[in-house]
Amino acid sequence: MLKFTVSENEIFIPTSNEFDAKQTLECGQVFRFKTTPFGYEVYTLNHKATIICQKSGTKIVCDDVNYFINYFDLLTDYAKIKQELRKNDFLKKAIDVGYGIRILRQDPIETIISFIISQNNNIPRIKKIIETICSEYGEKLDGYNAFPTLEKLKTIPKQFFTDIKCGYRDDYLFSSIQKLCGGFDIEKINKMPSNEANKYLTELKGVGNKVADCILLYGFHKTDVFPTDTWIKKVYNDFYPSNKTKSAIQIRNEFVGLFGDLSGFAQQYLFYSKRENLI
DNA sequence: AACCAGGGAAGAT
DNA sequence: ATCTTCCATGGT
Repeated sequence: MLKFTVSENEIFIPTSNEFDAKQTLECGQVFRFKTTPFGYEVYTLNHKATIICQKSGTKIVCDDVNYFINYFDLLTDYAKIKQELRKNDFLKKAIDVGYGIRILRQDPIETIISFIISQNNNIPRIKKIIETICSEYGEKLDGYNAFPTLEKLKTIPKQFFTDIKCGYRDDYLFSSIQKLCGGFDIEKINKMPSNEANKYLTELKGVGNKVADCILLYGFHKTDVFPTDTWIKKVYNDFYPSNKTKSAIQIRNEFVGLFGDLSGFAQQYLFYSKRENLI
């Protein structure tokens, strides 16, 4: 279990193989952060945290420590999860590479919007688009802008998304926001089994199987899903060389069958280590 | 079934 | 320096 200390405006995590800021922020699950000379600035909904990486440990300076204890999932026992996953031989190396990953508990609406933008897109552009949406429509706070509330998102014209270079996702965003404002019961997702929730999420335009899995894992902390993108496909083909190319959905289901409730964690270790070219 | 939609990073030449 | 590929979904 991760050890950390808390004061009024700071969480201090002594150096540990259960937490690493870089690995956690750069494993593809989150876009609203930037690097600084000392670490990172992280923005989520209407909160901001300054991450200071030191030899002795990581400082998370913020206005609401409880919010970020939850956000960084500090109360979950990752040592236990990793121990269980290590039983799979081909996960060992990936866990050695991404040992300090945590799965962030992000806001559902922010996650839905972010991952509709993320589809068929690259990270610098995704970050820029989300930033622009926040700076134009998010509440102005101390040195940054909040992610817009759903009520505020509803007022954004489709043309705005076109203008800020969302490409053909402009219509996906506009249409999904309208649906989220009426005719879509986001609360229902917590009560649904993941497969059912995945299907339900695809009723939103621009949300397919992969994006739905991302939303479930990052926005609802449903860990029995396995977002399967091009990097995961590469990992799969490395492990199981074959002349048969399997579809993303086949690979996804195979991995979920293998890792069960720990699928989401396994996906993060594999994705990160492959992206870093260390597997 | 196959292809295109808009955009820009990243790899290839 | 310029060309090509890549990316996840929905629609034709």
